[in-house]
Amino acid sequence: MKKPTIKDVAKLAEVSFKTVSRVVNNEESVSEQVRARVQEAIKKLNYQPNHTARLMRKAPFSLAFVYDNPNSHYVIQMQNGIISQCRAKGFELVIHPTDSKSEEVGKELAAMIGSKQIGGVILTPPLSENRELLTYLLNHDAKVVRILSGAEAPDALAPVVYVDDIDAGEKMTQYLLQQGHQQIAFLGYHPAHESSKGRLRGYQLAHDNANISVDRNLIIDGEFTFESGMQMTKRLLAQPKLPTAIFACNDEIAAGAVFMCRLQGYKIPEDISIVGFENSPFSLQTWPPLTTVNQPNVEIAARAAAMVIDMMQDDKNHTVESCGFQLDLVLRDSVCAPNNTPD
Amino acid sequence: MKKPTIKDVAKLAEVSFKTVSRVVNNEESVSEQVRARVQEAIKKLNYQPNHTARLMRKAPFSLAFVYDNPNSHYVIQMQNGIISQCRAKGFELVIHPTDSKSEEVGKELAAMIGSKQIGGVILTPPLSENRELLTYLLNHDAKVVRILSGAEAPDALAPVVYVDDIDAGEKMTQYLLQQGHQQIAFLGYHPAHESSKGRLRGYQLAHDNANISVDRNLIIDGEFTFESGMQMTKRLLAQPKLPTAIFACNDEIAAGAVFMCRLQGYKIPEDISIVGFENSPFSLQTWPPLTTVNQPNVEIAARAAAMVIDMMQDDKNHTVESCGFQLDLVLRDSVCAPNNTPD
DNA sequence: ATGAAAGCGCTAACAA
DNA sequence: TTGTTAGCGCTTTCAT
Repeated sequence: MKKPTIKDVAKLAEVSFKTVSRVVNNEESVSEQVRARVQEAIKKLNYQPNHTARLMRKAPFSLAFVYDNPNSHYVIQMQNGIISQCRAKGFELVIHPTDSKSEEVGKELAAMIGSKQIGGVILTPPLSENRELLTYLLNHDAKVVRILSGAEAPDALAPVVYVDDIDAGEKMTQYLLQQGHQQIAFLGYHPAHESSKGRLRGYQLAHDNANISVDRNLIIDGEFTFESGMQMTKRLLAQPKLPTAIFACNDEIAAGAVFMCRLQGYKIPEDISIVGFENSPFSLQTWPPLTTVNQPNVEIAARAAAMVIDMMQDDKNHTVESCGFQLDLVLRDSVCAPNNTPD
Repeated sequence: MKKPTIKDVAKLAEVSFKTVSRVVNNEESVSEQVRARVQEAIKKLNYQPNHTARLMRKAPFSLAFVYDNPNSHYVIQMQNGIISQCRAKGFELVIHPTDSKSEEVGKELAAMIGSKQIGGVILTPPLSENRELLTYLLNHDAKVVRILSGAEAPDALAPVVYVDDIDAGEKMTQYLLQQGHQQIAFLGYHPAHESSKGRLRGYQLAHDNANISVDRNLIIDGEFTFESGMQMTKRLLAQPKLPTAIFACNDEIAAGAVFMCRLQGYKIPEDISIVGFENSPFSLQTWPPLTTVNQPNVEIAARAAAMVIDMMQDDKNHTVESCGFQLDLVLRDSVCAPNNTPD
């Protein structure tokens, strides 16, 4: 048997199909009697409005999550945050992993938005850092919300959800300093990774505030991976001056650092304190569990989703405000006061 | 300026809009001349067919990936596999995480399929194991492909992609046996986890084939997590008879096992060999890197996606064949021959 | 409060 | 090879 349409319902309820439409859309102007009758018919036929047909007349009902990030956990958390909003508001989520380095990203996204009637787009780093891409999308009438690392929105072109890595980096470093550490290594700086820049910036600020100079040799460049964490740590430990603490740019690096330190016979945290960043599962899959920074990705994504949906529903370009997230420390067992007297 | 429609193109190219439709759909019956003219107009206006309007007349163009699995890496890999097929064939992917234990899953999914005009559904465990859910969806005219653990398709209700955990478990155990291990612990059996059953089954088979009896105390129940891996190993090591090898049901458990063993002073693999399952990033984020079983999730998912798409495109219920995957061992450094003479 | 008519952008069926 | 006419299932006028 065929899927029932609005007309089948109308026939059964003995009203015009327009009235059924009104009931479905919760419009005021229907008498309680008729409404009840129609709803009964709907239930009886198990009628479900055809989403597609609706789309043709109304605003789009889906938004896209565009990303280029190898971190599964991050992507999943984002997805979940966005979906929570979509579900609540009846939207559909289309996911669109892409290659941020391709010349064609803009075209590709514009095509997707255009042909698939996608109402809004959420961009995460590094795509969200691409100014050119943004203006391109904006010129193609896309509603865009960016998730970005920073202490504030970089521009007013489109709303952004910014995550304050600087402040978080500062807080974490301050915490380490307060514990008595003076030789704090920084692992995982990467010029192409905005958030690593922010975290390093905070690291510097904390040192400045405490009037402690930073030893450049303690800042090691690398990737956001366990592997890289191990290697950076190896390099670090080979240097003459050992750090008493390590600030890793994310939990994977930190896990690698823990590993390498233990491999070389150092006790964590007695010999070296280690902290991560992100509060990902990795921070708990090592011993001792890592002190880290909580990055509420689900919330952040939900916020961004709520914003795009807002923009989509509002016809007028009633501007949606950018908003920011401050991050909190999660204190666990990978930090203690330094044992060694500084040499 | 408004989005151009098929009519705008028609006007510009000075043909009927039906002709434009023909060109867009690559139909034969259009002269080269006209076709060229139309294509030019399309380019000029940057016309993009309205996906929504098309959907109303043609078959649905999206499929849903339905899952209930906390393993980010697994989900992402699945997603990527499915997307690769979607992209290639112009389909849209809607992701739908859900609660497999809810009474309403069936209804929820049926509603999604019905109202959102979704053409096909890919189900992963444990949802794919729910026979009731399957028949419910089938009764609601959904095209379904299941991904399942097993040596063959359990039924012919709908095609399945089965992953042979039994065979893989057997191969891995056989490998351990060949290395000289006789006391092999099995970590992470869970009655609700079909694949753990299969792996244990393979473990048994290998022992049977080698005429070695399994010590029941070496089989420890638990979850597929690092945490649980640590705890199971703790329990295991507290027993009088120590194993010379550990077969962990997945890489996270194995990583936890490695950790706990080292914590208690055992060397890996010299004192205890440890193997995992899945070839996830976890298998490389431990030292030594884990010998494991490669589970080609991306491929598996792509296969499933290709199958649903096939079913969606074929009007006739030309039956799509189920298909299976055999898994291969990945030999790394967490295994060696046992040092200790058996006591 | 209800309904009839028009039409969203497209494709299918049927001409010409 | 091309164009015309319906009509998908719904919402939006505009009547009544």
